[in-house]
Amino acid sequence: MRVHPRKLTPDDVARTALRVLDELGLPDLTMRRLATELGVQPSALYWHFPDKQTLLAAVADRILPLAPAEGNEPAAGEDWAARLHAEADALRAALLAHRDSAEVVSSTIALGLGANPALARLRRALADGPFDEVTAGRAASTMLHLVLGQVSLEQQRVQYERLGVRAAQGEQPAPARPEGSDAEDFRFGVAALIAGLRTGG
Amino acid sequence: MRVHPRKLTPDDVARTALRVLDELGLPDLTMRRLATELGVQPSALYWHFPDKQTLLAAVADRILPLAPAEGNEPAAGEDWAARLHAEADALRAALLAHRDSAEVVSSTIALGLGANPALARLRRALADGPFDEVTAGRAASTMLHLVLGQVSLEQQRVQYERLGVRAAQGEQPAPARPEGSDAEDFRFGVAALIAGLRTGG
DNA sequence: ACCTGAACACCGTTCAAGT
DNA sequence: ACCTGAACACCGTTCAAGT
Repeated sequence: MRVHPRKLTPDDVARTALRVLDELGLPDLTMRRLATELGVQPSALYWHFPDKQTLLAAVADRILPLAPAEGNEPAAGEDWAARLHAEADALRAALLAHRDSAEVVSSTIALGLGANPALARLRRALADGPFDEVTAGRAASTMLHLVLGQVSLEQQRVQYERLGVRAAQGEQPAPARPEGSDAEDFRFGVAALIAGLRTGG
Repeated sequence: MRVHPRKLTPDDVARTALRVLDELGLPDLTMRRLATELGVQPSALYWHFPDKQTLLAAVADRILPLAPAEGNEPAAGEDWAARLHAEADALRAALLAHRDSAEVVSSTIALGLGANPALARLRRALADGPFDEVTAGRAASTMLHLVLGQVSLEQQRVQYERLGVRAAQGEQPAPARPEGSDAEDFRFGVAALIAGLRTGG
């Protein structure tokens, strides 16, 4: 709810959408809610974006910027495997910074919208390796699926715990996963794929 | 639209839902549409299922049965790597048999619903390998993400082409992917992951 | 037990009209 | 150019009431 709504830019809309996403989650990120938050009528949003999916693609591009996250840049001079691992870690970190981000990014990719900077960065890391273009593309795509799937599960668990124990009847309260398991699961998958790429390269 | 709607079972509902999914796609699989198809009021569905997500979980369990698909059973006596590859192929085949299936299964998994028989089958294949339980679980989960991500992309392309070229302005008409590329992409990712698991085991 | 009828509380999107 | 006002065509879900 802006107090003095001077003028709206697409950037304002996307930025506020990302804030609403963090505060309320994807199911409550509706065009009407977003409009209210911007102090504007829902129909006003359609002057800046053709539809909701395109708006979500802009949000996805904010979640995964083209440049690596601060402190997560892969050091130059490292080999492709180390760089690829660093990029995967950076991707996970960028996703974990926002609620329901994996779902937003996945659906954007599934619809073929957005710049898909994640794929571009993974491919850049692979460019140093002994792969032809087709293979590098396949490897990047495989890694992206792995990252999105893993983070998606991770974020689902958070949301699950947010709903409370809700142990109705004989339902077990929680899988009781030890601290850091998600990070270890992630590391395992990434390492396995990279090891496989190494043998195939 | 049933003509003689004797009595409705949850099975009838799920089966019809799967048919509607194939014919109209996930966006048009609404409770109202499904009710119409069954010759019943929308509210009637809520006697058989508590909500739409649970119904979709039942649909997901129909798409991925607990037993391997006919002709895709991994031969006994093969090593774990061959079995795992066979299970991955069977999973892909089962998914490709129904429209928007990857999205249905993914969302069901993301919500922690359904029996998730896919994961169980992948774990069974890994049971023959040199992995402890935790590692086998991680490997299965990684493979599942890979399969779902790849098939999701594949199904998106089909739907894309279904919408026609729609080359408005300077949009490229189609990525012009050669026949069988999707299968090769899939094979590459699966083989790479298995190779990595082999080195790590 | 199984389903109808009718409502509740929403959605995304369009479009003439205002400024 | 940018936004309002009002509508259109839907959703999922609930719940009293019927049989």
